Amino acid sequence: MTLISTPADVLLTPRRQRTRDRLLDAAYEVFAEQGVHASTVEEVCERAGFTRGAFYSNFTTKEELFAALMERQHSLQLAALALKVDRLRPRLEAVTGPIDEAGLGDLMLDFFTGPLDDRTWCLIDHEFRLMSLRDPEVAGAFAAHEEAFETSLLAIVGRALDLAGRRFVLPDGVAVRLLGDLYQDMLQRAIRAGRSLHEAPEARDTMVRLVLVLTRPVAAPDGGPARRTDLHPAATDVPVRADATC
Amino acid sequence: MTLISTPADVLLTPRRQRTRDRLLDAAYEVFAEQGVHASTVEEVCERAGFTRGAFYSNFTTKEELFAALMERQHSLQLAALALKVDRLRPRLEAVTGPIDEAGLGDLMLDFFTGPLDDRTWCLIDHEFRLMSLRDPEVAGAFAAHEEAFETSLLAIVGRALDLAGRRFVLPDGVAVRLLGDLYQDMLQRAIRAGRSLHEAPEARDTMVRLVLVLTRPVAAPDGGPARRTDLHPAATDVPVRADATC
DNA sequence: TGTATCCGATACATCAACGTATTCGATAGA
DNA sequence: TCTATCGAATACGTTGATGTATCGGATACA
Repeated sequence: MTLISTPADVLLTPRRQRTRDRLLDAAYEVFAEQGVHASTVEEVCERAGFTRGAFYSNFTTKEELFAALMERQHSLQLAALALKVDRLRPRLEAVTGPIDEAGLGDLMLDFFTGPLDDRTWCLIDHEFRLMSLRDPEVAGAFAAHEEAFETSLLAIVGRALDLAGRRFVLPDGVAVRLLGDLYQDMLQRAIRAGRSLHEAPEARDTMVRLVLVLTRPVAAPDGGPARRTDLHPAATDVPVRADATC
Repeated sequence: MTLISTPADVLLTPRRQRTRDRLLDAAYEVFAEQGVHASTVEEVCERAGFTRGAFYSNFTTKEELFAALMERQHSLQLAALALKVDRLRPRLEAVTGPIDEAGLGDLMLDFFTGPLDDRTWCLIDHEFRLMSLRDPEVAGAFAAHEEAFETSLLAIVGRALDLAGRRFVLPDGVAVRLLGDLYQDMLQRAIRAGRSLHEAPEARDTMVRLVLVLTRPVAAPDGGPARRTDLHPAATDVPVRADATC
C-alpha cells in the first residue's frame, strides 16, 4: 500500500476540493462501519452523493483514499490537541489550590479523546494499527504520527503534572504510553458494551488511580512537602510549584 | 457473523477431523498474513492442500471457519497457560530466597506469551478485537475468552506475586489488564520494527518496572520484613527494593 | 451570448470469488 | 470380493466489484 500523500491539497479548484472532502467524510463513516476491506468504492461514493466517476477522477485506488483520510484525521487530531493546550494554559497557570483528583482524571481522559466521535475514530485507528503490523510502509506512517502525538501529549501532560506537583516514576515515554494503553483498553470495553466511555464514571477514577500510581509527589526545593495544585479554580491557596517535569 | 461453534469436534471421523485441522492450520496462516477479509476461501484450501470442495463439506462460510479457528486457538492458549502454571508451581513453592527481578520480568512476559508464534497470534488477535468492536456477537465471544484468560492469569500472577511478597496497589483486574496492555503495546512495536519482542532486553526491564510500580511489599504477619522468594533457584541474595511505588 | 474546459455521470467489459450440483474415489462393512 | 457410503474433487452458473472509455452539463471567460 502506498501511503505517500498527494503533494498537497492546494492547487485544487474549490469544486474539486469539495468533492474530495465529501468523499473523505463518507469514507470515514463507511470504513469505520464496515472495515476498509469490506467497504466498496461504490458505497463510499454513494454515501458522498457521487458516482464512481467522481471517485476515479480524484483518487486512483481505495488505498490512496484511505491514506489521504488518515493524513487528514491525524492532522485534525494534532490540531485538536494543540487547541486543548491553548485552552488549558490559562486554566493551568491561574490556579493555585491543591490538586483535585477528579479534575486530573477528566483532564487525562480529555487529552486522549480525539476531536471526533470516539467510537468511529477507535474503529478506524484500530484498523490502521492492524495494517501497520503487516505493511512496513504503513508502519512508518503510523510511527511518524505516533511520535508526533506522543510529543505533543507529553508536553501537555507534563505541564499538568508539574502544576499538580507530581512526576512520573517511570520514563516519561513509557508512562504516557501506559496511560494511552489504558485509555484504549477502557474505550474498547465501552464500545463492546455498547456504551460511551464518558458515561462510565469508573473510567475517570481508574485513570486517576493510574496517574497517581505512576507518579510521586515532587519534593519542594526548600525540603518541605510537595506543593499541590488544584485544577479547579475554587480550591484553597496552597501555591503552585514552578519547575517543569519531564 | 455467527460465532456459535459446531457442538463439538467429537463425532467426526478421523479423516474429517484431519481435513478440518489442516484447514484450520492453513486459515491461521493465511488470515494472519492477509487479514480475514482479504483472504479467500480458495487460498486457504490451496494452502491446506485441498480444493474448495473440501472446505464446503466442512464449513459453510469463511466466518464459520474463523469462528472455529478462534475457538481452537483460545483453547490452546488457555491450555498453554494451565501448563505454565503446572510447570511453575514446584519452582514457585520450592524457593525461599529473595526475589530476582529479571526472573520476574521473564515470568511476566512468559505469562502473556501465547503458545504459538507471537507475531502471527498478534495479527489474528488484533483482527478479532476489531471485529468485536463492530459485532455484538463477536464481542460476547471476545469477552468470554478474555474473562477466562484473565481469571487464569490472575491466579498465576497472584501466586507469583505472593511468593515475591508483593501485592497490587490497584484492583487486581485493572493491574493485570495494564500488564497485558503493556505487553501488547511492546509486542506491536516490535512487530512494526520487524523484530521479535524477546530480542528486546528493555522489554523485560520495562515489564519489571511496571510490576514494581503496580505492587508494594506485603508486610509479613509477624511484623518482620515481607517474605521474599526467588524465582531463580541459583540467584544471588541481593534484596529487592522495598519502596517501588508512589 | 457563445465557446472551451473541467469534472462528474454513464455504460460497458473484465475478473475474481462464491456456492452448488454432480462426479469420482477411497474406505468400511458384509 | 463386492457394495454402500462418505468425503473430497470438478465443473459450472451467478454475483458483485473494478477500471476505463466516453458522454454530457456546468462554469468561466471572451
